Amino acid sequence: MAGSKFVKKCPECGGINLFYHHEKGEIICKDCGLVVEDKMVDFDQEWREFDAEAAERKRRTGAPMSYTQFDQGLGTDVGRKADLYQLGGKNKSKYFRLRKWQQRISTAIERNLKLALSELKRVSSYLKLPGSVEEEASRIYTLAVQKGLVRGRSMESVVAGALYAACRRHDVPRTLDELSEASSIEKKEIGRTYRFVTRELGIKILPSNPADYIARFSSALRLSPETQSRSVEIIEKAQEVELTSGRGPTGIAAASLYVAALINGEKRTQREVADVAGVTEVTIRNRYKELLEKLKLEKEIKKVKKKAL
DNA sequence: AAGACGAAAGTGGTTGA
DNA sequence: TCAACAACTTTCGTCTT
Repeated sequence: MAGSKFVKKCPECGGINLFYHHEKGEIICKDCGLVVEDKMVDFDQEWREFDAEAAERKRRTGAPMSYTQFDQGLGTDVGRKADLYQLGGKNKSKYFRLRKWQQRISTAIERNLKLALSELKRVSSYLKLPGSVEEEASRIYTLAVQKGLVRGRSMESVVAGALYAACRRHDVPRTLDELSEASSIEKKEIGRTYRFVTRELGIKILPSNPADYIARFSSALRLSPETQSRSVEIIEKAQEVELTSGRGPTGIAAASLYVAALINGEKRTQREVADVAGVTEVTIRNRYKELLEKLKLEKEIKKVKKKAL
């Protein structure tokens, strides 16, 4: 049954010039070069589970073994050619049998997972993410594959989404911009898949705390530890006055860092802070204005100004 | 001349009828 | 499903240092 059905259109470019590559076991679109689908992975079901009945059916059936077996990307390979020299005739045929098996089992899913996890590793090390986050992200990605959530979107974007989610869960947030730069996937796309994947997998993620960004931003701006802790204080105060809910955490982090730097006489321009935080000057100004109004920081700033004279 | 400020119009996502 | 809405951005002109 697997492979009995071919997709008719390339989901990427809509082209119909699809052909089946036997050795690779992949369907490839001649128009855009996209690997469209593997013959072993044919759900003729919508990837979204709109309807609960369909979802039930799918779940009861359970995922094929091959989905779960290869999760860590560490599956053992039956040896390569070099090993052959040491094998006698009997063993040789055994070797070929095993290899054939392996090739059967090695659907593109496994290949995909291996590829995906190595991509994940690459991005994660580029961003210097801790191992725990990387692991979490791998887990999320694997789950996503098992649920068939990758269908219709690129592997890379799902990897990026999984990483973003993992970062959030471990309170080491990276901005979408950073993820975007590391993975060369558009910000929008990452956000989309991130939302989709977390929703489908029922992963709950708390809104990230602006204070979690401070350390990174402040070191990027070469600000003193005093300024850093001052800005965390400001954020805490702001949270008490409910200035933070509904606002983008990066904007708040940026503004508080800007104010803190101002007060501690380490002034940075709005542009500098804005660039580091990945927001615009306008956003900083808005948050900044609110901070001054609600937290009566004017005095402190005036003090600094007097000193400067 | 550079930085800060703010108004106005546009974007993408959420929410509620 | 669609329109209103909030947050944020882009762009641009003006004021301040």
